[in-house]
Amino acid sequence: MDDNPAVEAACATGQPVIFLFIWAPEEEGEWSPGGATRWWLHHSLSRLAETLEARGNRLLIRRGPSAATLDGVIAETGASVVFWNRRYEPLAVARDAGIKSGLRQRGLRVESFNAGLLREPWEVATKTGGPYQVFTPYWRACMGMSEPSRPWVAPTRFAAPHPWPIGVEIGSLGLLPRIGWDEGFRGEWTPGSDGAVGLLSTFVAGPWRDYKTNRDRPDLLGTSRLSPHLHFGEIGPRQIWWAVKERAGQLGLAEAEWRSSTYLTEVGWREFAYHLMFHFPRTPTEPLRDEFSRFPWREETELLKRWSEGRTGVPLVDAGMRQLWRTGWMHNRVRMVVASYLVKNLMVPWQSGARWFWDTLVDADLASNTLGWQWTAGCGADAAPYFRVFNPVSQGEKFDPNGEYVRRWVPELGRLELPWIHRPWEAPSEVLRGAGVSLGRDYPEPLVSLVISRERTLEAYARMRAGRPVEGAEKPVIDG
DNA sequence: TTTTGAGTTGTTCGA
DNA sequence: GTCGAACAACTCAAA
Repeated sequence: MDDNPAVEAACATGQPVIFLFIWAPEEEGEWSPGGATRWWLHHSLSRLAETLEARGNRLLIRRGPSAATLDGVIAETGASVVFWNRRYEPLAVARDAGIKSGLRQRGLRVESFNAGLLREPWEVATKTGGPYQVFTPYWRACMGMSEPSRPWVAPTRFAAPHPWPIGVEIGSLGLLPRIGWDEGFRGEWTPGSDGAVGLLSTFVAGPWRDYKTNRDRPDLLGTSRLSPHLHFGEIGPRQIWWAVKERAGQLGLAEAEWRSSTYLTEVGWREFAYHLMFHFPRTPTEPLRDEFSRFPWREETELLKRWSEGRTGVPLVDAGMRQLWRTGWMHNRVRMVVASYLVKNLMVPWQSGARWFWDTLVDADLASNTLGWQWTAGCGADAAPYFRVFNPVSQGEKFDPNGEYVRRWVPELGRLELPWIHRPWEAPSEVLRGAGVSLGRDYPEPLVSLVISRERTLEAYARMRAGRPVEGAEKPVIDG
């Protein structure tokens, strides 16, 4: 609710304000919201409606094509001013530009605003005027610009229209899943601005100081978990910036110290993701580096299925995939591990993983999801070097040192001790028996050998870079 | 135009 | 067990 420039501008007109939400998922093309984000949206809209009612107004919900639906509301109410906060997905940019110019031609006052980013994607440019493709100079350039403005605080009353336009009920949008898949979401999340503000203040009061080390620990609560709130605009990066700044002031930290803190740098990566999506709009589906279109990906639905269901036989990977399915979220460190495993051990196209994430993450965000997957596959801007293949066993031993994360999400391994918790296939048979685990019955044998599949991928990358033709028949998938 | 320095997140191998 | 080097050039950004 706070730090919302469109609402701020609307209030400044002194006129009654109509808060309009238009549901038009077909306009998002192949990126219409997935199941988990629909769940979030339902609850986010409900909270927003409650908040507006408490402040003397309402949330008007309509469905149908955006332009025509908006025209309808304008005709019914006689509105002469239209404000919104910008979106940056390629289709949304094109649509909103069309709506803006159409309304302006008809004499309406139309403005769009930046609510979601510290910097607009087109504001940041290299000396030659082009977009950045490397994070560090990009972020340095951002930090050299003026400080983000202080967040606006919304009033406790909004002037209401008379009469009220008629809308549809939130429930009629059909956003909630038909099967009870979202049970695990409820205890985990509080969609809405209040939940976001609460998370932010808890985070800066405590975990923020140890973020640099604890952020990599999926067994701890070391991150802010604000990503879904940010995606839905329930809170914005300017609020984060100022919350960090205020906390740093309390602690007496030097300006340079908090500005370069790892947490704000992560906010910077989110900014960079939007910068890239805006300037390279094909990248949600296509590799930025086009030599990667020659890579011998395996379009194997069985491998993808086993990965999606968390049945690869690699504990850290399976734990992550099950956390995702149950809670709509996965720890960032584990996202990198499962993505690396899918792309570099199973050789399944990164786009397939991106689509599964799109459907199951409550924070599914086209810019961040695209950057993350292209980074892992090595085909994006400033991507991981091709030879960097995560080893899910060493990652587990390093970042889930007690195996608690794995045991929480893979309960059939609950009685397995270190070090076998991260590599059950190497455990002596009496250890497995003692833990009540029979590989292949209670928990899968590994889908592939980590060593062999790694070598196979490195060879494929080497061939691709050399521009050599890709062999048609590959070795069998199930090996080792 | 050319040159130069630098570049999120790792793993493996051998001393 | 620990440490440094190799992995592979390549592209970007700026001087």
